Amino acid sequence: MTRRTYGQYCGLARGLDVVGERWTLLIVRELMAGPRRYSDLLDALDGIGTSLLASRLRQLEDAGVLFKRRLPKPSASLVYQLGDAGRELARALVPLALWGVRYQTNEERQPDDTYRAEWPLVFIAQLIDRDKTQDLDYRYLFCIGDSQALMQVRHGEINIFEHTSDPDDADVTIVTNEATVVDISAGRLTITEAIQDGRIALQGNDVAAARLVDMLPERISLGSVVTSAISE
Amino acid sequence: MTRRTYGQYCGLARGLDVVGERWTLLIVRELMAGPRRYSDLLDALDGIGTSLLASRLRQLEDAGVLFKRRLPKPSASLVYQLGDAGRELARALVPLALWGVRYQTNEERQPDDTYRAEWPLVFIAQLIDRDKTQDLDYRYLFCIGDSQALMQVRHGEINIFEHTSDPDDADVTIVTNEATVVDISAGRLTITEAIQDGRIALQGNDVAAARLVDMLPERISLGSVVTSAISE
DNA sequence: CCGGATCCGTAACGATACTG
DNA sequence: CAGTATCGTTACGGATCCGG
Repeated sequence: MTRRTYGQYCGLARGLDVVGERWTLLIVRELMAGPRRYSDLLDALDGIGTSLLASRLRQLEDAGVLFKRRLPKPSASLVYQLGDAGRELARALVPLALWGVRYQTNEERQPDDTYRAEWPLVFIAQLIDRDKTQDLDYRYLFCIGDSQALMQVRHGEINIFEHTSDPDDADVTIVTNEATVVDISAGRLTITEAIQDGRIALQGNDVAAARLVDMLPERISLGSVVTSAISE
Repeated sequence: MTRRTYGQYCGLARGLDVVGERWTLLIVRELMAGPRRYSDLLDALDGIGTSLLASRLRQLEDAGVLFKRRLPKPSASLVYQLGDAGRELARALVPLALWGVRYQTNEERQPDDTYRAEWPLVFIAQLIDRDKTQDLDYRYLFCIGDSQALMQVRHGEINIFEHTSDPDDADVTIVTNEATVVDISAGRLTITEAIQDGRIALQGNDVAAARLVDMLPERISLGSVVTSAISE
């Protein structure tokens, strides 16, 4: 009857009571890209049951992680959006996602694994220096293997869209592949190196492209993201 | 029969495939304090089934998060210990644990919730500046409410023990309560303020006590732990 | 006593069907 | 589009048992 909890007065245990069940953190990951509808989530999270998604969304709303909102007039659709607690959780998830990158080797990649360019992008977007994006308004189209996603950087706000409808009004197109993104996320490769090696190709507005490289950290790694690193 | 995975080529999803199941991260938390025996874990993780613990330990060993080791002669007991991947995971868990602290309010604390001084200490220990502990060899006894734990800081290595057997050979005794630790972990209170307000009492070697305050961050908060904070 | 394995009832999840 | 209802399957929890 009652929800299963660990019954421990501990920050980690309490956090896991809230977001530790199956699918919950992946729902949060989806919302890190921006507000999403119920059917968007159902589509992105292949294998989740529709009733389980509804149940998880209710739990997350009760916990104050997200809230439900109706979009302004023309669309008027119902979307789920991260609140303050949800955005803080998003930041806390970056180290965990970077840790998990170690298990993203090509060998253990199953042939039927799904891939979306939005997935690495939402974590990389968390690493963008917001101070450098206050005066910007650019749209970056990322083509990672077969998947595309559009990252819109506007006045310090970042949204990521699945690239479907809109025409090619992106300022810069970034063409690369999954393995390169994994190598960069694992800290084995810098963005500059990847560009020099031709593993990333940039096309379009040169100024916008330069700003993109500038707003991202030179090298990504767990050690650089979480402070107070253990020396040894 | 095959293990349930998300089937997504994403760092977070892959990470959760490895450590996302029930109890797994709490096992890792226990090992953050130092090597532990099977029965120690069973005792600390109230409610876990004995077969589930064995299964989780096998999964974590297969994933390279921990390894099994037999202690040197006199004791000769079998212990589980974090490996490199496990220690990196430990660092990645700190932000998540600090996020979860927001749900540690006194109102929602159930009367039968268990508490162990080791739980907050393992995360706080991760925030200790290792550069400042290289030349140290001190033992700190933390009394948090009814629970005690001993933190041994030796040449940059930190181990945390349940305070049971050994006599009071601690260099410093720190007396405080659960609420104070939560307030500090949530960033609502600095350690200095807590000492001044009498919410933390320090007894023993004054030099060792001063070094303890010095090796800890002045204020703890998610924002200070994860870099590239979103400004707004 | 330590480190599990086995068994079984219950809770959680997954897939499909159905509804306002 | 945004869910609820139902039902078979898997995972978990508690107890018992077993070998070193």
